[in-house]
Amino acid sequence: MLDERSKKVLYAVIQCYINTPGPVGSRVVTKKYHFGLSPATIRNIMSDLEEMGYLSQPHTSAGRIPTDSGYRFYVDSLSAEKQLVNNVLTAELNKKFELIKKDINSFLDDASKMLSELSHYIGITMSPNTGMTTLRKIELLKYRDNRLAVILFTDEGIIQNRIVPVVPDISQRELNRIAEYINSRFKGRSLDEIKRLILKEMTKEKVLCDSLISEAIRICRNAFSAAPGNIYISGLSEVLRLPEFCDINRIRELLQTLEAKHIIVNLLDNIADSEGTQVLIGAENILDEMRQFSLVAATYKEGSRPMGTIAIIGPRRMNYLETISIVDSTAQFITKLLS
Amino acid sequence: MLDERSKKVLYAVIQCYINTPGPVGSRVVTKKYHFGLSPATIRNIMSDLEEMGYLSQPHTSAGRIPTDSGYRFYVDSLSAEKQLVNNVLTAELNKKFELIKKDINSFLDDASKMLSELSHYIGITMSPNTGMTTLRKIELLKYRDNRLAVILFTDEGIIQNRIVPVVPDISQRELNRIAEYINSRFKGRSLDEIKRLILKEMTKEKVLCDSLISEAIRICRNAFSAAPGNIYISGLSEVLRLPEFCDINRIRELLQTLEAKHIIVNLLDNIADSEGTQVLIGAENILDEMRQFSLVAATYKEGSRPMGTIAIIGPRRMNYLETISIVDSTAQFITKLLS
DNA sequence: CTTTAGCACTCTCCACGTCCGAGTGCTAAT
DNA sequence: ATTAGCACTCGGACGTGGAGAGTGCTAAAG
Repeated sequence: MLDERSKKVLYAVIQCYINTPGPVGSRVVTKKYHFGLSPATIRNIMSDLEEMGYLSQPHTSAGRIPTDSGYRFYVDSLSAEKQLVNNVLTAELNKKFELIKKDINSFLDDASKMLSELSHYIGITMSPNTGMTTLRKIELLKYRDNRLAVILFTDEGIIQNRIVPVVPDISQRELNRIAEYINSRFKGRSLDEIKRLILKEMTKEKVLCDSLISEAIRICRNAFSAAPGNIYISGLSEVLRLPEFCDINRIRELLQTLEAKHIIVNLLDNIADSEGTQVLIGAENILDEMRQFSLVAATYKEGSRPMGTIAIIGPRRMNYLETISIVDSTAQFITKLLS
Repeated sequence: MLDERSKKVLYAVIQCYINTPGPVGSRVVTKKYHFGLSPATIRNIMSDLEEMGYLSQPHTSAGRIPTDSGYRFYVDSLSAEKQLVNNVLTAELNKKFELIKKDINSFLDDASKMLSELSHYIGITMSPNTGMTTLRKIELLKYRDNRLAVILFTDEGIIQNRIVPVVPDISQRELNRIAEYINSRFKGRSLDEIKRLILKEMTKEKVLCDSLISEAIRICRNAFSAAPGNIYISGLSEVLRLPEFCDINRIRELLQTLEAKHIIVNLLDNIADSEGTQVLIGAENILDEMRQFSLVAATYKEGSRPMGTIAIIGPRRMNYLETISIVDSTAQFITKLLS
């Protein structure tokens, strides 16, 4: 459908445009890439590419800029070269992350900074939604008179604590029994699952009226409400260097979106379902405010279960090859760390 | 030094400028505030005020804008009116924060959002540097074979967990003994203090060579390294509406500063020492990048010990009365919550 | 039939000049 | 001491015009 020569011209235009924004004309293409063709021929080809929807003209008698479909075509043809860059990056990542004894949250904070440093775009990392993590062990510790600290140990190495109100006269021994009960029944299940099971249990056993069990259920109900995953965003200042961010209103829109973190969390959660590294180019984004940007996202896993998502947001005129590689190998790197 | 009439003119100019940016001329002053004086007289007074350093002219034959000293004079004369606004705000705060069973971190996140919503500037909150918090109780729980979870309960209601590597063959019973030892010796002291004491202990008791104690010390050394306080920043998009943020480079500088959170942490930590609500106007800021902005900060306390800091960053042309009130009453509000 | 050279045309960007309005400072009158 | 009047200054808006980059078309060449 697209002959080899046209492809080469398309890629050339895209690469030119990525390097220096602003419409790219037929002359620069002939100068930078030696196809052995004259500007006139290139013009004809570019005209064809425009008809096919891969290029567009901001105004008559200006050069061409890639459309979203143009980028898409380019990105889809990239997978082959990707692996190559990946290997180089992975080596670099290993160097950067020598000291990782930290907990996962501050680790992800650093990771988002690293994403933005490497790419010069916006780096985003999300910690696993705790509802997905599996319980290894629960501990109940009396804290103040009417307060209980619930410590959840998960298989993923995440430790969480919640403070739960509790009847004042319960003893530590009773708490231990409750913890034991929970451990034996729910170990190895995800927190979300446990919460569901607990709710079922409630209706069943309330006839029993065992005050200890009912207190246990009450505690669990409070404790297993999943904490929303944290999200870390870095590189905002980085991205303001780019010429596409000369419009204040566009910046504000983006910032507004990024500040409403739950929106981003949702966005990335949806992506998390699909395999591999996802690329959303411009208008492919569901969010209106993101239409001017592209998003590259991947999930990191623990074993085979997806845990969290990392992503990079940049201009549509993004260095896709590099960015995809960075996201890809960082996700793989985190996955390896978690196992 | 400054007669009543001049003061009134100064305040009028400042208030005009706060409402609508752009140099304010003698005519608008006479129109909006009825001093019973003609523009010419106002001009003379404004000329005097300029000579005294309270006003300045961006260029000849333009109106006047306040200087940092002008704002300072204005702010210093404000304390009387402050209390009045405070009371109104406190009522509003109480309404907004009904459901605060959350842990302190997500609470501070919300608080920073609230600061920015109320002020339309940038809201910042810092969680207490954990080194300052006092130990109520420590629990050591074996987690994986060679991993130990240290749970620190503090008087301030903050629970922290650290994962510490440990010799594999230590039993839970031994851990309990170590915990008991730490509890008895260090309860009621701040984590920083404990860390210092531990270091001393090390040199003393290493002769003893009691393997249990030395293991305990090793654990503590790892566990009591204070986690840096978290910092929450909201309202970036809010502030971009303001006309002073039309310059991309200025935005970038600010974002860069805000992203380097440790810089802000340092800045606010310094302020935390002083009593009451602090106002830094423009060049009074130590940080170059903050010279274009003003900062209003206050500390919240637990009892009499300062715990953390909250702040608002806005343009120099800031509604100081309102902003100071917001910061002031929010700090008081948090203080009350913690007790 | 494909490629190329030549040419007229289009559109943006920038620099320059002009004009208008807002505001000042000064002086003289009240 | 205050005010009215007036000349002066400066920034911002507007329009114009030329330079530059790039296109599309046509006709010639391979």
